[in-house]
Amino acid sequence: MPRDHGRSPHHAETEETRRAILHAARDLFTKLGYRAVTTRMVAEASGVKQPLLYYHFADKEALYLEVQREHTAASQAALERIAARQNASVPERLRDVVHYLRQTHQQNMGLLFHEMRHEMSPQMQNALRNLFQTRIVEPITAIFEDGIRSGFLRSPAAGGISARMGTYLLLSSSSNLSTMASREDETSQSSVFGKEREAIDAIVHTLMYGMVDHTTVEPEHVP
Amino acid sequence: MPRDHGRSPHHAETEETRRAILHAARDLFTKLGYRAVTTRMVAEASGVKQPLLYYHFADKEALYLEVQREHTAASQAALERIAARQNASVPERLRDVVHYLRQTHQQNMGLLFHEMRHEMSPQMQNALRNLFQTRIVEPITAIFEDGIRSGFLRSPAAGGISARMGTYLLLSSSSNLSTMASREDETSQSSVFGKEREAIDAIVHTLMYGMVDHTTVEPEHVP
DNA sequence: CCTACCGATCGGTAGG
DNA sequence: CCTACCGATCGGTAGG
Repeated sequence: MPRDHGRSPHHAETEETRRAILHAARDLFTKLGYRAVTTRMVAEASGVKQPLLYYHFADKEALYLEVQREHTAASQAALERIAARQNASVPERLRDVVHYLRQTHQQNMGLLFHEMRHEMSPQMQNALRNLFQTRIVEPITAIFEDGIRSGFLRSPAAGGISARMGTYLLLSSSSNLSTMASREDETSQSSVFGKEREAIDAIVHTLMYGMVDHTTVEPEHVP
Repeated sequence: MPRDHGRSPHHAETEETRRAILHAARDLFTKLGYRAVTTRMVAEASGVKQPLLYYHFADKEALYLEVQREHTAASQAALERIAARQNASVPERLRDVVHYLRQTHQQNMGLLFHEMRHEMSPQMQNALRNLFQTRIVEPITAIFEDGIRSGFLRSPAAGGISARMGTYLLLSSSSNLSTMASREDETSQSSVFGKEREAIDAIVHTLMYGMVDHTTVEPEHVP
């Protein structure tokens, strides 16, 4: 029986196993990153023997790519729905974007980029870059572009930053959010969930309005 | 001859070798992270055989800790000097902070935190957390506190964010800067150096004044 | 400061 | 879908 790497699921059981592997792999990869996850960890978490992974997927990179394909496809659908809500304000949509990404175990951006550059084959790098760019970055960038077009956000020509840079600032800030939130107050009694919502609101609000107190000093418009 | 792990350098040559190992290790760790650097890579880059590392350092973690001790000590000195420049404005000092961290191969924050949580022993985690907190975070936080005290920045009580959260936003934003800057314009003719300065200015400016266009719409003070 | 080497673990394959 | 196993590489040690 030749290896078809899951392209033609003849048995429903075979496809079920493939789904189990993908599900376990997704949880592990998003929590631990690419390098730290071993094929044996994925096998154990999905209840199969390790060599079976190579019946369903060509190698570890192919498994990772398939995980990312499914993950980013779901994210794209959700992010485009949020971006299209023209009745909601720009900050409201951005807050929902961050909240969605957090809910769905968004990956550590710094770790993701590092591994793309240092642990993956060139083809893999390109494939992942494209997925991330078209399915995550672009839907979010559309929200910032809305804001610039409507005059709510400063245009780059008027000393503002580009919609894409806004997206990267939002993603960078929110990707280390759990680290920040856990340090934010050591004497917390409130739930982690509540703290996280507050932190998301604070990040979006800061990105929109900045930290400067306009009630005391007039903003110095440094270009 | 007992292993003293470099605590009592009897020969000048021995100490020189130790310095070479630390220098090579620092370059590799900051570029590739803890896990991806092998003891054999450090040995080759410093011109010694791999087992010699274990004469100067107890193990890989001890070597990493010593690298971080020296690295953060130098950073602390520089950051405190910048923070103390009361004649410079808050945004000017923050810009110099980011510029300094970039110059001295600042590490990828997302990668650093991930490895602290998942690749290090508990003792190591605590040691690194303390170094990072007291030598990097606190000097930068002092600048934000200056800004809040002087009324330039909104206080947390007035709907602003804490000085520490400002620090984490600054560090998160600047730590993925090279990734952002490289995507920012694909048709660039200008030098990478110039692009990076512009990106740093844009990050600090956004953190201070936000992306909202105050000349068109009055800022909606959402708490 | 080196040669020689260890046990563990990795991604992946053979063969059924 | 499994058992059995591979070559490579890892952090670390023995012994001089």
